[in-house]
Amino acid sequence: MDVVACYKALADPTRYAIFKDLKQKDLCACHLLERLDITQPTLSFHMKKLTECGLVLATKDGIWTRYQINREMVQSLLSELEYFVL
Amino acid sequence: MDVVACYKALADPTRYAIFKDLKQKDLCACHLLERLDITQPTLSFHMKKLTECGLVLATKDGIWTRYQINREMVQSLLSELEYFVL
DNA sequence: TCATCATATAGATGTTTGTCAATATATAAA
DNA sequence: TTTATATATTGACAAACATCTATATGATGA
Repeated sequence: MDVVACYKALADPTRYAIFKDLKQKDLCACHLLERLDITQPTLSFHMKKLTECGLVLATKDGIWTRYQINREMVQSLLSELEYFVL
Repeated sequence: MDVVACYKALADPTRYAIFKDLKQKDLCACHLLERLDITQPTLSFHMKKLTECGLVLATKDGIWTRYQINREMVQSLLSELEYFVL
């Protein structure tokens, strides 16, 4: 687990907004795109950052890709962060 | 509280190392400098990022500045992150 | 097989970031 | 008041980043 990569992934307003959207509901790229004021390649770029660090999981479902928060990875990040308040 | 600014502050290897050093013990800039392979102005730049978002507190003590983790702010960040595993 | 739809990649570009050397500021001691 | 020490600021610069347009890839359906 690359902690710094996780923080980097969350350290952008657009990606943090995506992350919050995914908290409500798993979404495919096309639905995420509807909610954001960016182009499709830009979304693809951001989703790569979010999935590569493991905070978001992508599952191909026929023609589209469903994205969901990886709660296990969030939990790992939480544990790392909790260490600092002990 | 600016969540994205907090993540940005932790999203750099040097700053994350500083943050971990501060977890062990409050330190002044000169002592932090000894542990890192960067120049003094670069450290100053990083400490600004860490203090401006509120994750680190700086207290002037005569000639030197003591830095310490702001556990309250870390707790706020934790709460924000915990939301995603609910 | 061809057309269509969803997503990814490539290449270009302006902006932000991390770094340094040089310099400024502020405090303490001589 | 000078000198020394700790930290901050400035200006320059290369690397990384976020964004776009154009194009490629891959899956579905006609």
